[in-house]
Amino acid sequence: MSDAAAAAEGGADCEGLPESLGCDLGWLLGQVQYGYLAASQAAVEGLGGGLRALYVLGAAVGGEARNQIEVARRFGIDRTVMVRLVDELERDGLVQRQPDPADRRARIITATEAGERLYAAAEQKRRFVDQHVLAGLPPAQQDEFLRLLRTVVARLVAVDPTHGAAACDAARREIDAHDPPAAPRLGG
Amino acid sequence: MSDAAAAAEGGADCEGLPESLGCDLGWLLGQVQYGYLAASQAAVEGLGGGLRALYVLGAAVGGEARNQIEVARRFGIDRTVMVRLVDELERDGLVQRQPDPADRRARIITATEAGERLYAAAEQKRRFVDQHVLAGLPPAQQDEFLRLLRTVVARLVAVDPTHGAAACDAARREIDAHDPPAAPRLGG
DNA sequence: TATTGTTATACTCTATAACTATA
DNA sequence: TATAGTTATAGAGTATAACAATA
Repeated sequence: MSDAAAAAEGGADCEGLPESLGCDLGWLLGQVQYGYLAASQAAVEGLGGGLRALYVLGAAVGGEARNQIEVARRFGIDRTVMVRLVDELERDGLVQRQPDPADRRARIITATEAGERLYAAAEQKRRFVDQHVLAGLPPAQQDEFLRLLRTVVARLVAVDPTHGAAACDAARREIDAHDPPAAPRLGG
Repeated sequence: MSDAAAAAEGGADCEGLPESLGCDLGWLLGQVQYGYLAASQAAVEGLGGGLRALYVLGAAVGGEARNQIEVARRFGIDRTVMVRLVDELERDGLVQRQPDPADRRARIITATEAGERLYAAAEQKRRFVDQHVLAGLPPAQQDEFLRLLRTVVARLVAVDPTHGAAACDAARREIDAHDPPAAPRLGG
């Protein structure tokens, strides 16, 4: 077992955290995620589709939304959900759908002026949400945390870009490699 | 803007990550969380309720499940969901419900022998999942990452133990403090 | 034949309300 | 009156299947 695994399991410094949870990676990740999402509500107020709508709007503002399915794949959104997301953004006057002359199946999503304004404002708010989430660390350690986080994510994305079955399989291989035949089964 | 916020927004080292996303704290957190959950499927195979069932089972094994609602609150599970979770664990022969003699409304949840075996095995698998998620970092940096993560979470939990509206309000206060009246509104 | 966008539908998960029994 | 546990029900969110238009 690595030092990190031992630390995650055992008795490191978990001040202020529930004893049996404070060193559980899954619980820690869940807490940060939950805290971030809860705080983000303040940044996406009035935006029907929540954070994901903001992602789509951002792609439109950046001129990177050449068709819906590309944007959907990028953010891990189901294509049928994407339709409703864009429907709502369009109904609220934040984006427009335009047929792509080069491929008449596709719809180019462009941001309206109102969409650009809302996006700029929401992004600014979101930076304060980031500060809120990271406020427990001094600035230098915030940078270090983000650097390590990016490295972790880069490796996860490299292993399984789609976060599909490959992530599960990779973990299963690691488990099987260390945990020979004796895996107890339900009802065994 | 803090250095960290600038780094999260701007041009730091995002090797191997989508350009406009690799420095987005929300996206990064989502990716780690998603990768962790996907990998965890291998560790909770055959456990109906997934990771949360493992949490509950762990409380039972540790003798910390004196009643259902206490366990539910601890893990942020709705009490009606908790009932079905314990139902399933009991049906699979992993835990038992026993009336508490001291408070006949409460049910003490105890792990069966099979439950203890399954828990031990699943926890061991879960440590390999942790290794899988953190594999992008050398051991020393894994420790550092976990240390920083714990600090971040400790602060979030201190601000809002229940991860309810308080997290949203705290972010909204920070936003309002920096972002005077000019918040553009939908349809404005 | 494959792909984009769309709709309708089914399914899963979660939250709400109401009830029983205890305190 | 309040709380632990339970059930039934409604709701949100998501995925599945089928379709039209285009490549």
